[in-house]
Amino acid sequence: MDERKWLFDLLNVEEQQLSEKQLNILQAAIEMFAEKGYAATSTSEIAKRAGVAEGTIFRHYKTKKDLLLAIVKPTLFQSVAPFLAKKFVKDVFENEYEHYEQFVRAVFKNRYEFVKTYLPAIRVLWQEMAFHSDIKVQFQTIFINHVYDKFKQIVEHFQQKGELALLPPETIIRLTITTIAGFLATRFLIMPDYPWDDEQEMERTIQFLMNGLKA
Amino acid sequence: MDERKWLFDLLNVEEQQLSEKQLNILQAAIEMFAEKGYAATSTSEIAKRAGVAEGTIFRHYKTKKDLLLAIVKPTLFQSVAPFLAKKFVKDVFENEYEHYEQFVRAVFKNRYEFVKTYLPAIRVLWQEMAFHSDIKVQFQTIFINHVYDKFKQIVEHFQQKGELALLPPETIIRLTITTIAGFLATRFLIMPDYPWDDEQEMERTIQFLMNGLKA
Amino acid sequence: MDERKWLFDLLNVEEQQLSEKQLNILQAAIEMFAEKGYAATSTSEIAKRAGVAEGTIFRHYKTKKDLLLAIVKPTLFQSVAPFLAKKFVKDVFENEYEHYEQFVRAVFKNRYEFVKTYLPAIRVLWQEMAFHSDIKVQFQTIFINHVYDKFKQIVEHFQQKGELALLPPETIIRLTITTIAGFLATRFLIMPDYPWDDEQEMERTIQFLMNGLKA
Amino acid sequence: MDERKWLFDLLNVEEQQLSEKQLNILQAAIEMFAEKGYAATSTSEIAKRAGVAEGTIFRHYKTKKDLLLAIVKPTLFQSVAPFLAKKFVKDVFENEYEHYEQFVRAVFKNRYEFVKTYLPAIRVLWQEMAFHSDIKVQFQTIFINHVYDKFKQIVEHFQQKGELALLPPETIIRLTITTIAGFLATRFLIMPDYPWDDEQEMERTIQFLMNGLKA
DNA sequence: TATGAATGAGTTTTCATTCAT
DNA sequence: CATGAATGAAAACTCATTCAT
Repeated sequence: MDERKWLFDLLNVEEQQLSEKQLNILQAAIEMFAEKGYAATSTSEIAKRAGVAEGTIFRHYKTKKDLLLAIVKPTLFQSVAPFLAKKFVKDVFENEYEHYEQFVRAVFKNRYEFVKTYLPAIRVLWQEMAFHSDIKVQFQTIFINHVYDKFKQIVEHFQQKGELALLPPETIIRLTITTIAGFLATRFLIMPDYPWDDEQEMERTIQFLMNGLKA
Repeated sequence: MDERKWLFDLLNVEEQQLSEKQLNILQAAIEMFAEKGYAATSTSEIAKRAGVAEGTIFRHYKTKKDLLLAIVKPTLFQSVAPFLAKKFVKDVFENEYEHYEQFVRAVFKNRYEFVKTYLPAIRVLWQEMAFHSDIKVQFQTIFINHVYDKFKQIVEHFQQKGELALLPPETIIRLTITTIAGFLATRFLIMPDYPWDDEQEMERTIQFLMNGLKA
Repeated sequence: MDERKWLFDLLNVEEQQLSEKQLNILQAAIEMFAEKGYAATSTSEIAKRAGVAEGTIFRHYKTKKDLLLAIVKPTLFQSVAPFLAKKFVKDVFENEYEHYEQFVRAVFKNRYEFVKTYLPAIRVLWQEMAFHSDIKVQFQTIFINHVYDKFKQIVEHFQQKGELALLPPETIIRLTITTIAGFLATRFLIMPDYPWDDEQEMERTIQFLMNGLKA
Repeated sequence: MDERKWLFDLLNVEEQQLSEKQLNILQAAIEMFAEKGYAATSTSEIAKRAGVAEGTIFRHYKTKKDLLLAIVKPTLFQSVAPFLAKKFVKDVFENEYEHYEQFVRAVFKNRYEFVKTYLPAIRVLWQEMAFHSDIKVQFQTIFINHVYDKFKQIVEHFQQKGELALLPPETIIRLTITTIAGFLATRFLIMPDYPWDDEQEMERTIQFLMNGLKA
């Protein structure tokens, strides 16, 4: 099951920890939830696509909602993964990234790969967050505790270096994320069939962002 | 039912055209679809919230999907409404808007009010577009036929005037929309409870956009 | 539906209050719960026997347990009905019943008819009381509040008249009920097929009881 | 497993004949069947409470019903055990019991201890007898073949001695059993929490019975 | 036109039983 | 012997839709 490396990476588990059937179930669920939405997907459809009996799903996940969470929680963590790394901020301060642009480039590239790799799971996370307040709350908690604070330090660091406009850090963070996420959403969700030149369009997006934010 | 003016505006109908019960049904459906999603909302719940019998819904809308479309279609049209106006491009060319910034300001303000007014219906449109390809196709068709062409003319107009960077128009359109939509999404969907100073944050957003796009 | 008078009497409702289908459901449920027990009876079986769709059951009774309670609660009240009557004790004290034997005879006859008429519903009540503590608690509450107190007054009344042994009233009550219930259980539950001469056996049972309890 | 002597006694086996796991299964099954009823208890619950794997139950008992019978059959035999003893009737006739009262006292005491010791198993027997006609038939067969005949001889013996009223022996048997069973049911099933003085109440019950039955 | 009882196909979930390890 | 993953049939329950009133 080499071509399933992405699933192990997403779930952050070793190969031995999940049986073949469990993987089939998870993959089928991710695909169908992404396509039709959680509420519109029946467990019998998932079982059929996964090639298991319906009862098998409920042996591994007590309820359908548990199955959703088994997909959504890892995806949620991976969504903000770079910021969860201990050494991340240190990298910025100790001149790993000399300019905000380098930092943005690194994040952008990293998240581009992330979205490209895990697109269906990410769709599920974003779509269902709108309907399940427990997921939304978890996301907000993680964002505030692990992303926002670090991001703010970085922004203030580059503001002091005179690289960034003296806007409130929240605004700079919002514009940065919005610009990157805007590209990724357009590229992968809204117009995935458009003949994108990813390199060039990302370059343009970064230029736009840096011009927009420079002091 | 004065406080229901928004519904008439959204649906683009006169007061007499819809009975009280129909309005109740539509409003209940918008609210519940926005909160729980179309698939997770039962017609009996809608009937209860609307204060009508279950059968009454099906007297007005042959199927549940028809009820969704009765909400989604007008919302879809209103979403791109400014660009549907005949005189819209003429306004730009005949110096109604002397600068791209004025144009952006006008669109931004207009869409801000739109989102603020029709938020639940817009949620429904965006959430369900992901699951119903027919809605997505309609949206793309309208966008390409009525928004993209006009927007492109405008962008090229201001590029020729030397106001905008010589990026591909598609890129400028994307960055403009992304920046505006990014604010509105953050403001109304992702962090509606944050203590926003809308005026100021929109001003900052416009400055960012203009700096990012200037020649 | 004349032959369904017993159901109306048991439920203590008028004919118009329950639809034909509801009656079918209740009757089918009583019969099947009595035969196979609540837990071993499926709602689909009940639906089939009642000649309705399975969904119809759940339109009238939100859960299977609700259906059980719709049977059990009225039966529980009818079980202690004589003692719930306001004038019951007065009848005894004002020489309606001159002797304890007359009182016992009246109760015995009354309960005999009751069990004979509502046997299946009574089976359900007694069988399920063992498994559903909520039902058991209700029964005990009603017994203590409405039966025990009145019964005690009556016993003490006849003890003072010198008719009854000076045992603790609880003991006399227990022996009286046990003797009557013992006959009814043997007659209707344990050996319903034995060729009983009900009149004579009840007479003997009363003689036994009076001899056993006399001062 | 000394405190499990009761189980060996009930099942009438030696310690070596049953493995630890089998005992766990039987005990768990008795407890749960008594609490929730056979039909409402799942084999997985039993396995969990017994601390064994689900499959292990089915290794020892081919079906769930077999497990029930493994509990119910020994209990059924123990229920009528005194009458199964060969020398039982002889004891009575050869003046082991000079009076019916002595006989009743012996039976009463013996069955009191029996119910006290095996209460949960007895609950299971009585509850499920109502739903499984095969169990009921077995019980009736044993009762008629082994209990009734002997009991009748004894009753007639004491009638001839002039100790007992000249009622039909069946009636005397019924009243005797009903009176004893009525006490035990009230004492252990219906009002187990009442502050019983067992000695005294049993004494009163015997006095009542003897008075009721005396010639 | 509005109602709401009735439907039956479909949903999630449970469970006794099997079987490869 | 013991295990526990897997099964599929059946359970309780839901729901969009119909139709007689």
